[in-house]
Amino acid sequence: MNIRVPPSLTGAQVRQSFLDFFAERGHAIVPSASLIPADDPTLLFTNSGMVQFKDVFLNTGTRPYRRAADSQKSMRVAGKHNDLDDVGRDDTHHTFFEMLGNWSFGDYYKQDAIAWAWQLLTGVWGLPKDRLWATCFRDEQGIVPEDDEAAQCWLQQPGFDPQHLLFFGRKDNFWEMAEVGPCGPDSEIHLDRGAEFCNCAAVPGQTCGVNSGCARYLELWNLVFIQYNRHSPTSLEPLPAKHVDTGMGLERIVSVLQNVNSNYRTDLFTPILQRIQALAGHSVAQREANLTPYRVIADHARAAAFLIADGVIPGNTGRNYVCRMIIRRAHRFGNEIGFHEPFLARVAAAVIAEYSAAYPELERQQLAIARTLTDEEQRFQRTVDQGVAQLETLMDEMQRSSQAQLAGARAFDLYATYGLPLEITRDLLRKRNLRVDEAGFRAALDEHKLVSGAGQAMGAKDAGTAQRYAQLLTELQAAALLPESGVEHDPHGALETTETLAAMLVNGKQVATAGPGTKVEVILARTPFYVESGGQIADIGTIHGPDNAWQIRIERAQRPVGGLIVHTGSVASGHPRVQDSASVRVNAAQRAGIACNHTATHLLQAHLRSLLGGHVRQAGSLVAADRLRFDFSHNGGLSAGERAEIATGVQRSISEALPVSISHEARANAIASGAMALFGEKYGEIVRTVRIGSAAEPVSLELCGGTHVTNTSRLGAFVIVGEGAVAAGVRRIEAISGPAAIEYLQRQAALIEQIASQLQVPAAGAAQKVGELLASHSLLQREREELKRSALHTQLAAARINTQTIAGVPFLAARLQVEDLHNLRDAGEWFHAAHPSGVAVFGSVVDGAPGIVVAVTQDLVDRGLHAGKIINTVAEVIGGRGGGKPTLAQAGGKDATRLDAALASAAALVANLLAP
RNA sequence: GGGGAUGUAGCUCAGUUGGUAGAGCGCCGCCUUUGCAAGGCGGAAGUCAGGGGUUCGAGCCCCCUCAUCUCCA
Repeated sequence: MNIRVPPSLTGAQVRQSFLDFFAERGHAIVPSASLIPADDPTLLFTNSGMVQFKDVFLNTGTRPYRRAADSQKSMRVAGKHNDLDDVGRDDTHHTFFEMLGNWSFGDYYKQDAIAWAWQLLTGVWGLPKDRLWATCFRDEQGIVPEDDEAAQCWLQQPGFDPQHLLFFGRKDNFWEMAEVGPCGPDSEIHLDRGAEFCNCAAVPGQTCGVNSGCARYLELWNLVFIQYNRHSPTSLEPLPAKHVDTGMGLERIVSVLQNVNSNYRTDLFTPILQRIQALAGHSVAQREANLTPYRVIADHARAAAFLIADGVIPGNTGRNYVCRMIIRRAHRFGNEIGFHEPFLARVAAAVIAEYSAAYPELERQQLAIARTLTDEEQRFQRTVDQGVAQLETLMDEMQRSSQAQLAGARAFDLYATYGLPLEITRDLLRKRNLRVDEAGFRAALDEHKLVSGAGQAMGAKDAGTAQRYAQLLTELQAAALLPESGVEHDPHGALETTETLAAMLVNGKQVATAGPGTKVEVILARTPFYVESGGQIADIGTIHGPDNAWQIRIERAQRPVGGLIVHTGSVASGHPRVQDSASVRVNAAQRAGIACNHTATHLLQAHLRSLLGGHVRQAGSLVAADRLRFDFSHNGGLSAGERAEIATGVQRSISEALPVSISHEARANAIASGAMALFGEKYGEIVRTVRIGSAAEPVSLELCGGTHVTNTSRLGAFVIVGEGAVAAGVRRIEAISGPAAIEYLQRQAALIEQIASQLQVPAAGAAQKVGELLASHSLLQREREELKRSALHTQLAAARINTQTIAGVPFLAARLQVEDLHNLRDAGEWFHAAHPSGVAVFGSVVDGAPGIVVAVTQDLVDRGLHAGKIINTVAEVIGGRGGGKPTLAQAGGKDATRLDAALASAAALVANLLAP
């Protein structure tokens, strides 16, 4: 059957027509948020359209619009319905996908949402009305009211078949954000694609229908109606402002509209598949014969390109790890169809070409994408090579001992420790007619998961704390202690203001007053304190009462939830009281240092990019008053020359006294004019830009909410104090600027002066002088060693007069003067040089402790002597123990006064041992 | 956050139940050769990642830290 649709609607057109449709209905068209969730440390990736609006639903944030539509970049890699391992094996699973959505924030509700969905699907896109089904919520537990409202809306749609209205329970048709919080019923739209799409003919007794799991019935669109706030499993409270949150997977709707049976046969994917085919030099038949590798590579190359564009670098933790796994999996499947060199960058080029119109960040980051992919593929190749070498030795052993099966635990060890994927292990074994115990491998993997998972999952933040602050915010707003929009925040205005102490917390509990020494959290209706953000640390400062009656020293300012700012500090004197008038003062010196370092950070990034290339991107940053730390993506260390060039570049920008100007403009304009945006940072519609240099050709242009100096000349100096690696592909530069840098330079100069004066040379000659001293030092040391050795030789020569002959064997026991017991061993060797057959027992006292060495030549060892045994008997005399090889043994003891006695005892012992 | 592996000369790596730190490549010098490639002889080069402990004695055993690789979440 063919679903009749307007011909040749491309994927891009579907996306655009969705946005146009809702724009015509008064929706703000919002750009996709980053794949890195801005304010949600519990979430690895943005996995649906609602992530960027979560704060609106939680009532901790607002937007200048009440209805919006977007196409949201989303990633799902691990979860109930999606496993990385499934992606590419069928036609529907993806890692990266696009989610179309329209939103109402307390504006329109079910009536409009359902009517528009119906109009778009049937009117604009021409889907047949008799093939569409709708589901609504009916609580199987009979507790939450049935969603009659939505059901009635459906029945009113022109041409909607009342028989196609179905009810489902909590699993399918009730949406909850978490255990508590906003929730509500949802309504899904399903499409019956026709009997030929059925994939459960083989399942006995199967009745195909909506939610039956049959591919014939496709869920197209989910309309969520947020109308309750859940306080507990049993308590549900209606929300005053009801919201609409809808989601429709772009790949799926395009596959329907282009009437193909696979997402990979839509034009969202065909250009990528064709690129792979061209690179592989395959025919169409070869491509069709290798569908799984093609789908894996296409999906993963697309996902990786988007991830990298959003600033995710392959690594070994968190989202970085996911990025790596995706790249490596794609590369591995590439090997299967004949790619042996890095090739993903060229596949990604097709992704960039196809998607840049909708997602311009891809084009902006194309250098970074290509370079990151290729680097990671090369790294993977090295890892595999090392793992294969390990496997080769294992296989040799197996063949020597005629083993046909590699233990699962060994295969897992190769995987977990050396990163060699099971598939490669399996293939190499097969080439030698061997196999691997895959069940054993999986058992070991499960075991490993258990052991690893025992630790606390990364990034799991205490949700309870956020909840408590949200509660506090609501209370303070209700009591009119804080404005409706939350704490007013102006870190760019005056550093001193007068406020009223709105609330105070001690140990998380509200208090009316607090005494000296108490650690408190202070809340004001307005604050000039900069809140820790974008790497810039929070301000410090003071808050004090009228006539200095009390004083609180503030160490930090944080935003635990949107709308609330908490100043953390301790009471320095007096008894501050809630409702007291308060003078708020930000520490100006600290702020000035921060401003220097923040402007310096922007300059540093600009010069890094211009010297090293566009792939350099911020991967982390710390701006403090006394230093700055800048992490960025770059492979390989910086040469001394590069380091110097960057430092002089920044210094030049300082000398040029460039103006630093702040302006506010529409986000789209700012990005279009090339402003650097920080990844994972959330920006409003109007963004603040920091421009260094002229308006036409700025040295640096970044979106940034931080504090800066007004002119680069204020920095005075800039010094790189450290450079190193923080992770594979990420470098870190530590630097200082402003007064701290000048002070640093002066200290360095003073230090050099001091060194030069100690060396009694001019500063310029210090380095050469040190070189000379080092050379002469090592010469002296060598000479000293020589002297020691010759002194020892002399001692030994003198001692050798006392050499006895015991049972025909030369024997010498002597006390020598050495600085290190090791020298006694040298003496032993010299003795042997003079007596190719003989026994030497040398003793000495070093640092008050006696030590003995016994040396026996090999021929005497053959006759039954053993230096280790001799020495243990001898060492008893000095209260010690020892041991060693048959030819050489060493012992230490405690009683230095008995050393001579010990040496004297050796002769009798050896005589005894040599006696027949 | 947790599990595993690795860290020894400039590079790649050996190093036995704990007993005087090694090889290959590279480097320097000399020899051989018309020259090159190569060969011969000799030489320099080490905080055995760092710190602590056990021991008469630690590259090796134990604890901690750091770095790199890797897997799981």
